Amino acid sequence: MSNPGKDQAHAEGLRDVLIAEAMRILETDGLEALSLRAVARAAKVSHAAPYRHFADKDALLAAVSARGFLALAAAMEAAAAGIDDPFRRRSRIGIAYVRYALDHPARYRLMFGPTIPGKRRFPELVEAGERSFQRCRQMMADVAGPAERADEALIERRAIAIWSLVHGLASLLIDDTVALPGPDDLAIDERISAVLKIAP
Amino acid sequence: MSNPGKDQAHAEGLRDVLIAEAMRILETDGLEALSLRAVARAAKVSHAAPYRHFADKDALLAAVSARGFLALAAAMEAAAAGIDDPFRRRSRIGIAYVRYALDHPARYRLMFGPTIPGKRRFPELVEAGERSFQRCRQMMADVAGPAERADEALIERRAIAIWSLVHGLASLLIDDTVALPGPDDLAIDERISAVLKIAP
DNA sequence: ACCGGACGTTGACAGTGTCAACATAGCAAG
DNA sequence: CTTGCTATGTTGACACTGTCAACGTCCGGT
Repeated sequence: MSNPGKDQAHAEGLRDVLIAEAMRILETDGLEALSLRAVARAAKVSHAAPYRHFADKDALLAAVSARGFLALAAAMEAAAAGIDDPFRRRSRIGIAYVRYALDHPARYRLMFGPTIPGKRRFPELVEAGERSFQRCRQMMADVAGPAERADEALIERRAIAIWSLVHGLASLLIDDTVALPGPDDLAIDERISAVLKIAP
Repeated sequence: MSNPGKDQAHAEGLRDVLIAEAMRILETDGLEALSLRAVARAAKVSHAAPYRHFADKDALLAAVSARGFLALAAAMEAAAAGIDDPFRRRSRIGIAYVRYALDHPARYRLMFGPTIPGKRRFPELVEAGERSFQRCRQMMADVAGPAERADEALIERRAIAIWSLVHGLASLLIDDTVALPGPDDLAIDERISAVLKIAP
């Protein structure tokens, strides 16, 4: 020991440092700036050091993506907290979802885009994604009538539909394919809501 | 002339050959195999030849993407042809849209994904995308009542909503984030329809 | 005391996007 | 016909990337 110059890298587990630096680069400079070597430089280790902790570049990206899904689930949960009416809750969650994408566009693109091929290979990522989707299913079950609630296939289809809607909107917005309509002085949440509430 | 060995490159305008080869590579080997040099090799020209016709790799990709949008608009148009009932037409168009994505996943990913940054820089691409969206607006105007039809903002929001739904579903499906529910022996179109018709 | 394994570094390799310098062919002007 | 310009294509280089093999180094268990 007695080596204080070893940076935080060795102190706090290089693996977590790499993930953290990758997320920082993602927020600051976007997806195209996120190279393995850039991450290594940011963590002040050599360019091949990440290979002791990740098999692949894809493995690192998958870890980042998984954290993104956990944060997304948390944001949805936070938006739902304290709201009793299930319809209001659904609305809040949808808005929070789109806002999350708008607030972290590069991260969201990584999570859903084609950057990581064969996402299925990474169990951590699959599980984190499943958690978000589970919250979505729950939300749709809550707004369903007591009779419908038993029909699992119906709830599943509705969950997919609402997720498609919300993900599609987020995706079109951050990839600059459409612009959010409505007067600029209106709060973003209101404008998101105006689009979402059309398909109930 | 009298030089028959010059391949089709010089004969039919290298620019179009490059775009065609790029689309072929995209269909066959996917997005990650689509490099500028691979396209040049496929067209049997040197690795820097594309720069006489495209400023950038992004410019080539934008041209490919634009063709993709035109083909998408054509597919939607074909699906609508001969259907008189506007609701049935909307349903057919939605199914055709998702099918297009499933049939050409790599192309679709390029069109909507983050691969081309700042799509707004390419007017050809913007215009081609706008044409697809225009068809979508038309479709929503057709199913609207006569009173609603005048409310442009309403139609716009509805068009965005339906596009979000359909694009979100397509996107989730081809990026392997969700699986299309329903029995396997049911035709794909039916299963797509079952999800889409939930949000009318 | 020794040794094995976990961790990190160095150096290399092929592949990529991009640019500058060079070649060439075809056409316009004199 | 000669001259020269422009459009197009080629060659060679540069920096950068993901990846791997070979090499250190240091710590914990036998």
